[in-house]
Amino acid sequence: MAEVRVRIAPSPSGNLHVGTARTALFNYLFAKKNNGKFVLRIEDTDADRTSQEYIDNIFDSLKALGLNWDEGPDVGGPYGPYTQSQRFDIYPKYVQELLDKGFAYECFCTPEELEAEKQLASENKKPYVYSRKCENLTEEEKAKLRAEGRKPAIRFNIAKAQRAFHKTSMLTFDDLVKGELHVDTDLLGDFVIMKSNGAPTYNFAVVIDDMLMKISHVIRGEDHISNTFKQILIFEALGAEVPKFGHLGMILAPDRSKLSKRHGATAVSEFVEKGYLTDALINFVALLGWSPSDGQEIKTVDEIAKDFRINEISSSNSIFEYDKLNWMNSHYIKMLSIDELKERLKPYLTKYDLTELSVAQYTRMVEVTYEPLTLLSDITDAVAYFFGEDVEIDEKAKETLETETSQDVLKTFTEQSANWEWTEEALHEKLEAFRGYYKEKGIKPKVTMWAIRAAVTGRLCGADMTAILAILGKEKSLKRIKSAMKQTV
RNA sequence: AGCGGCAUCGUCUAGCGGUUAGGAUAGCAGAUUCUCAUUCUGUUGACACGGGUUCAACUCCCGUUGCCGCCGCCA
Repeated sequence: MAEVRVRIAPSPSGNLHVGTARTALFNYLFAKKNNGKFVLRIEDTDADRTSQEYIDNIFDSLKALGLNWDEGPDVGGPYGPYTQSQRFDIYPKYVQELLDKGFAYECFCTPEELEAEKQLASENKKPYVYSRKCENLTEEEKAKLRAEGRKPAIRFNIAKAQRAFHKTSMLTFDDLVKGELHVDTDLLGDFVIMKSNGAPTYNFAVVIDDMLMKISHVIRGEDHISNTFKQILIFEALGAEVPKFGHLGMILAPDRSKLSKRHGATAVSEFVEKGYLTDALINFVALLGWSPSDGQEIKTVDEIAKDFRINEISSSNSIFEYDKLNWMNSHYIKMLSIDELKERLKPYLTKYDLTELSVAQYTRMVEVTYEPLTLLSDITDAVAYFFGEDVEIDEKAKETLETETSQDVLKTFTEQSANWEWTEEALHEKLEAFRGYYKEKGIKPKVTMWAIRAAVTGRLCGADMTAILAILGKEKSLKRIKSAMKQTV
């Protein structure tokens, strides 16, 4: 069997989309599973919409997700270049071949004429198919049109190609994930393969590139199914081997529409900025359409690759819901070591002066705050009270501090704690006794601690109170408590 | 409009003619904890509809409905 070669071919007209990331993942998995090669090709034939910034984003995102490519624009490979705009000189040869074989023809129709055809079709509620009025132009007519200054586009002659290789107008292929797919090619219009400006169109460039790069399996979104029929015909017209195709269901937003900006993040880099771990993101996205045979959903890409069978991918669309992604992200955060956490949390702590804490204090702070995080960025708010001299007191904490009980607790606390040893271990015991003292007076431990918590952190919920006091130190803790007492008197 | 695809708990899915229709997540309830959360335990919840085929259909076939996609000198 020939070598398995798959590719991901993003168009750099935006940052790497999660949908593209999933397509890339399935290609990568398929390559891994079959000891094949994973190729990255940048499809930038439309110069107006592409930018270097997007290309960099695509590279960075793919790398961050761990989807490393064997051949691509940066690493090269035997079938380069891997950037379509650098391949413009190789397409005309194949256009000419099609022209010579009679599978393509020049079309001199103006945009206005084409627009009129479309208009007419929609008025008659008929599907638009190109009229093919340029198919049989004589040399004389062409010369006349050329003399008028008209530059022809090249169209592919579908009927001719179909007739040359198939008995009827029905074209069929066996999709790797969806099974047999067919279409009546008579319903397809002769599409442009080379624009009048000499640039190849997507449908043509893809075929030439896939052919030259010896791509064996094309795995992509199901929005390409109708293109597939056109592309198969070009492969056949060129006498090239037709690759196998596999079409994945789409990823939809919760409202079942296409996942777009208004639903929140769409680019991998946006998810990362929000505090999602790429390991969690890729794991989550793998579960959209694929499911593990052992029921164990938390898996690395390499583990998934071992268990991956393309024909077992679900052929339906799936909805991108944050619930499970969030759960998975918090799960991945918990799997991180404290040392890793300390580093990865730093970007979200820039608004604080980290030098206020010693290394030991910082470590302990991370230890007592990371567990409930859903996003790495949640740390920003979660540790607010560890920094600065004073704290902002929120509404509920304020209410709590205003009670007589709270004021009494704080008063007693300042008196008793004056000679306490201020280590976490010691504080743990002292506080337990302190709670016990109030419990005998009929005050719930919860309420006792709320007073202290409200005074020291300005909130009613947060990390382990003993640890907070220890990290903050005696001086700062008591200062905050005293100020809470003054404010409310 | 036409053509193509898809259809199991809210969501992601397992199931491949005979199952108490399983898991995950979310939800709910309880336990643990100084609080919120975490963690643990329990629990609600689904085969879109109508015809066939068959001793037997979630599973196979047809139709209906719904949803998605495609019909560019965009990719």
